[in-house]
Amino acid sequence: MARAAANTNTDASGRRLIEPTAQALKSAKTRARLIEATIRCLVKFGYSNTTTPKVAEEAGLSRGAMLHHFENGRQLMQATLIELHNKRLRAFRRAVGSLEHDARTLLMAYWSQLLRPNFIAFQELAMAARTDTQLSATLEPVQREFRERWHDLAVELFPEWADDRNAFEVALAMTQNTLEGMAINRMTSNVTEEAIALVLEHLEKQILELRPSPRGQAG
Amino acid sequence: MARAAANTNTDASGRRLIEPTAQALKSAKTRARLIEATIRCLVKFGYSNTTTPKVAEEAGLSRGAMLHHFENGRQLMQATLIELHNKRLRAFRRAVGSLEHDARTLLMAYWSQLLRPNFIAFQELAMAARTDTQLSATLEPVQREFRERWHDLAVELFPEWADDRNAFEVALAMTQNTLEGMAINRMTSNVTEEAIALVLEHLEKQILELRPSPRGQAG
DNA sequence: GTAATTAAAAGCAGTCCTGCTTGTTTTCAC
DNA sequence: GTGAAAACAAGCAGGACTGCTTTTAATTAC
Repeated sequence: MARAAANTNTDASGRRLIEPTAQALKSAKTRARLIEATIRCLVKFGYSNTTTPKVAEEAGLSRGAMLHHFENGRQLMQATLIELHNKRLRAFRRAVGSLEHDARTLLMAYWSQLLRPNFIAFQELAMAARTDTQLSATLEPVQREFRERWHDLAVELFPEWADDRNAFEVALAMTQNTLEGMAINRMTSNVTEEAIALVLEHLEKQILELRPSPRGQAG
Repeated sequence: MARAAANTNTDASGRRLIEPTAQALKSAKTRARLIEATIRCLVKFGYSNTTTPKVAEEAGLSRGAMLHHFENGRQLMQATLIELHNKRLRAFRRAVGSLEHDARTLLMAYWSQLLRPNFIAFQELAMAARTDTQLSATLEPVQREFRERWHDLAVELFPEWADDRNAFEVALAMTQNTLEGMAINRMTSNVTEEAIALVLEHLEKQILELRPSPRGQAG
């Protein structure tokens, strides 16, 4: 399945040692198209109504082509989960790397990620994983890695916080749980933008208060 | 469907004016059994794997009996959603009515509700409602009413807060979003009990700080 | 150029779910 | 007690999804 997209033959002639092979490129592209189609289906129809024929149609491919790339629906979902995870990590790095390193910016960077369709798709899969051993086995390391990266990122941005470990952990946990809870509530019920703004504002204030000594970059 | 469980005949003899009719009682009992079975299925299998045959089996009834009480699977889910809502309201009243009226108690009362299986079932339905117009139409007034009751309850317990409307709204929104977010994270990923305790503790502190003048019952 | 490998399409069988319809038992009204 | 209605049981047809197998087309290697 995780086939290396390269041609490792003919090391004697040395002409095409690691050749991406037009076919391998095409294959990877089709794979990506299927995963993107799965994400769109998860957002549009929800997990329970996302079926392999729908995904194939959304991708503009035959069901046979799909089964060529993913042996079954489960593998497609697992690959989609991994891809969503990677997207999330990339988006984070991108958002944080190019901005001011204050609490407000980090908070808004996190929040803006939760407004994207990708988060909806991720949440659909996360909920499904609760009662699906296979999906759960894929989700678990993903969640763990994200938590670690999120932790590392915060340490990187606010190194002076490493001292007060307790306050640091509280700030991280509060932020993650509150923002994600609000994002989920927002997509399952009607939450006013006003209420969201109030919570974001208050959350920022709390983070600032939890910081040991805001020297220099207090929002 | 919502048949009145009473016999309003024979007002002359006056013997059985409002008789619950053994059949009506039996019917209501079977209905309740089906709804309870649905909740258990939602917890065990998740929404996408909860099917009408499974519910019927879980309830120990034939599929025909089930279709006699609920014309189709959708009606069963809608009725289950309403019932979960009522359970939640009842549990709240019960928990709050008999306890101390301080921030910690209210917080823990809310949190303990989120640990129950009923919340899992509710969340499964709420997620499904995102892409299901029918379920969404049922969920919307339910969410609205809960928000109102939760608001009223808080006003009742902390009347002095009615003055500082802004702080009040922030405290309510923070509490609801953080607790529910943590509950969902807890069921879809591995959240340590330690992290939960930290957040609960901090949340309580914040609520106390948001109160205008904590006269008497500061935790 | 030819054989082999891979991508993609399409058809097929099996399974399960849904909603309906028919049949049986119990309960209620007179 | 008798007829009507409700509760319950069970079978049936249609549809959809899943996974597999067979075919066709394209690409690569020799």
